[in-house]
Parts: sequence; C-alpha cells; structure tokens
Amino acid sequence: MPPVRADPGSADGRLGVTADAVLDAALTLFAARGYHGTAVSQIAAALGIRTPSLYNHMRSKQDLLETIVERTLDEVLDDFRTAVGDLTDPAERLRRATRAYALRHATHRREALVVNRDTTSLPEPTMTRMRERRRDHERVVRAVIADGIDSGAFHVDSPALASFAILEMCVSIARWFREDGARSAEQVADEYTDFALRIVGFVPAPDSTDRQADGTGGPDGSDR
Amino acid sequence: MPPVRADPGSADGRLGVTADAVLDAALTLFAARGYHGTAVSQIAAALGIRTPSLYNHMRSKQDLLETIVERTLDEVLDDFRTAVGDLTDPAERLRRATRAYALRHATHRREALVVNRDTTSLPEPTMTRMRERRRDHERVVRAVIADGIDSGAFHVDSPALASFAILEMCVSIARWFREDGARSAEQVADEYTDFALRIVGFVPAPDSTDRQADGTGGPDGSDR
DNA sequence: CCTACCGATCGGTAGG
DNA sequence: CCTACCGATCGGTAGG
Repeated sequence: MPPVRADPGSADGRLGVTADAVLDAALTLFAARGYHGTAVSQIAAALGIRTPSLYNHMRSKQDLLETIVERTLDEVLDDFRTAVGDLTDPAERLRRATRAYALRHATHRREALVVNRDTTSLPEPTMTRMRERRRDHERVVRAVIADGIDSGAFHVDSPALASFAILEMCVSIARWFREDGARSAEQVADEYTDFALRIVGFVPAPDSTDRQADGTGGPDGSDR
Repeated sequence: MPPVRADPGSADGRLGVTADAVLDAALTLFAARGYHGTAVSQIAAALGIRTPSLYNHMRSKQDLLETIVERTLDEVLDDFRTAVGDLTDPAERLRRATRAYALRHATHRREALVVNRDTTSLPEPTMTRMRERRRDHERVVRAVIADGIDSGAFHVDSPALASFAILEMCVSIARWFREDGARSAEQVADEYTDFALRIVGFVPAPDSTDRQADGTGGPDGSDR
C-alpha cells in the first residue's frame, strides 16, 4: 500500500523523502536560482531521487511555489499580531512590529527571497490573494504610524512612505544577512528597529505636555 | 519596404527594429516576468517580428541581460560621482547620494528590478564584476557615513548597517513607485533623503551658515 | 526580415 | 521508489 501522506516511518527502515523535504529543497533552489530558473529535476537531484518520484510528494512545481508563498505570508501576519499584541502605544507597536519583521527576514532568508522575487510566477487566484495580504500588512503598519503622528509621538510627512521605507528596509535584510556574519539576527533587528523609529521622527515624550517638534529631525543617539 | 535605419525620434511609422529597441523590449519583459520567465519569442512578439529576426540585433538572450546590468551599474556609479561632486560635508554628500539613488530607482524601475532579481542568472565573469561594483557603491556610502560620525554630524552605531538600510530602502522604491501615483519621483526622492539623514542620526551644526537652514531633517511638512 | 528546422530540456504521466 | 516516455517549448542556426 503506497503511503499517500508523508509517513516518516517506512516499513524497511529506509527513510523516504517527505513532502516537507521536497518543499525545503525547492525553497533552497528557488531562493538561489529563482522559480523559473529551477528545474524540477534539480529538486529531485538535491533529494537524491529521480524526477518522477518527486510527484509522490507534490502536485506540481507551481503548487510548491504557492505553498511556500502562502505559508510564509500567513506567518508574517501571525508574527505581527503576536508582536504587537494588545499594546496601544504607537512607538511600542512600531518597535515590536519592526523587530519581528526584521528578525523574520534575517532568519527566513530563503522564504523572503522567493516571496519577493517569484510572486509574478504565481497563478492568478493565489497572486491576488498574496497581494492583498501584503497590502494588509503594509496598511496596519501605516496605521500605527498615523496613530503616532496623531498622538504627537511621531513626526513624519507621509505615513505611507514611511511604512514602505521601513518594511522594505527590513525585507532587504534577507539579501545580505549571513548567519556567520559579524552581527546576530537579533542585533540586526534591534538596529533596524532604531532606524524605523528614527524614520518616523519618534521623540520620546518627556512628560504629559505635547512638545512641539523643533524641526531638526529630533532623534539623535539618545533614543537608542 | 520599411527603412532599415530610421531616426529614433520619428516613432510613429513602421520602422525597422534596432538593437536599442530589442534591449528595451527585453528590459520590459525581464522586469515583468524575470529573465528565465521570459522567452526570446516573447521579445520578438513585443517587437512584431519573428524570433530568428531578433538575432540580427542581438548576440544572445544572455547577452541582453549582461548589457542591461552592466549599463545600469555604470550609470549608478556615474550618478553617485555627479551627485556628490567634490563636496566635503558628509551630510551634504549623503543627501546628494541618497537623492540621486532614490530618484534613479523611481525613474528606472525596470532596470532596478532586473538588476536586483536576475543577477543570479548572469554568467560568471560578469556576475563577479557586477558584485564588485555594487560593493564599491555600498562602501563609498558607508565611508560618507563614517566621515559624518567622525565629524560629529551623524550619530549611528553601525555605518555598515546604516548604509545597507539606506541603499536598500531606495532600491525598493522601484517595487512600488508608479508614475501616475500620488507623488512625483522628486517628492519621493526628497522624502527618502530625509529618511536617510534620520537613519544616520544627523543633527545640523547649530552655528553653521549653510544655505540649508534646518529644513533638511525637518519632520514637518511646512516646506512641502 | 522570413520559413524551416535543430538538439536539448522542460514539467509531467504511465505503469509498475 | 524506478524506467520509459510524452508533447511542448526552449534558445538558436541555416539559408535565403
């Protein structure tokens, strides 16, 4: 009886390839060479099997991409909700949201590269859904920034441009971060969080009175 | 019989395809679908000719990519040198460098998308050269930031992280900017320049007689 | 600029 | 998990 679902415990003790292993190999190759630049035969070779055997663990090459993208975007939104929780202070919300996003892009580089490069290769129902999710994420961040402006904590012209800049700056971490580099993922995330607060012109409230911005770009090293 | 060679300015009539036209069509398609996602036949179709005719104007598909990437990176370095000129003030140098880079990514979106997505598809002599050029650009920006820190104008922990953040933030403009959007390329470039100065913790010297006054890092929208 | 055509490789299926 | 094999398409060439 052929195992339809991934069952790691094969009868003869020889560990077969699982659906997750296929997904992981595809993720590595898609990230390195792009979706269209990766042949199904390369995924099979990475797993030490022949191409047709791959189809015992996946539906199609396209389905691999869809699964990777959807799974990743779900996790990003989960990250955001977990990070900001029920906090109300805009600065703290932005801090947590940025930190989680930056951290994710340092620790899930492959996923980030695939999502940001190969979305144009997605079939149509998925592509629209994916765009909506990215837009949702951008909007909640933008709303946090707008809240901060309203409360007088942030001083920036355009919440939209600020949210674009902050989010894309974090995304780009996936392009250069190395696990064996000079800085840990946490250190990078912390620094990028500072950058985010500077971009929105965060000035910690000294006390209750809303102080007028002095117009010189407020943040210096003191808010680190 | 269509003219083999024609004035590029008279674009209305049916003209013979030129090498530049092939490059431009390839640029559009590579940007939209990626290098491996674009078939040579699609480039030909975009120009209204058959695939084999394309080879009167190009050497190979790969050569198109190489030409696009090398040309673009040359222009980026030219941009930088032209923008900063012989200025010495770190803030002014960073301002000009950021503005030029941001502006380029708003006005040359296709080139930016191709360079940032399809570099892994470059053949080896070109790929290394291209990486070196990008690294050179990053280093000069990093040096500007380090200078600003030394002179006391900038206050930021890591010049390297700050330069990554600033450059990649500008690169990402190519992903969302629309010519018919709410802001002009110049407006976006100006805002991103402000973001860059905030990221490095720029505080204008109080006794400076620079023509810039304090509007540079100003978070208020009074001058916009 | 075209028609005719090439070998190679693509993603995927048949059938064990 | 395999061998055998499919039609489609790929980038590119021959030869006008």
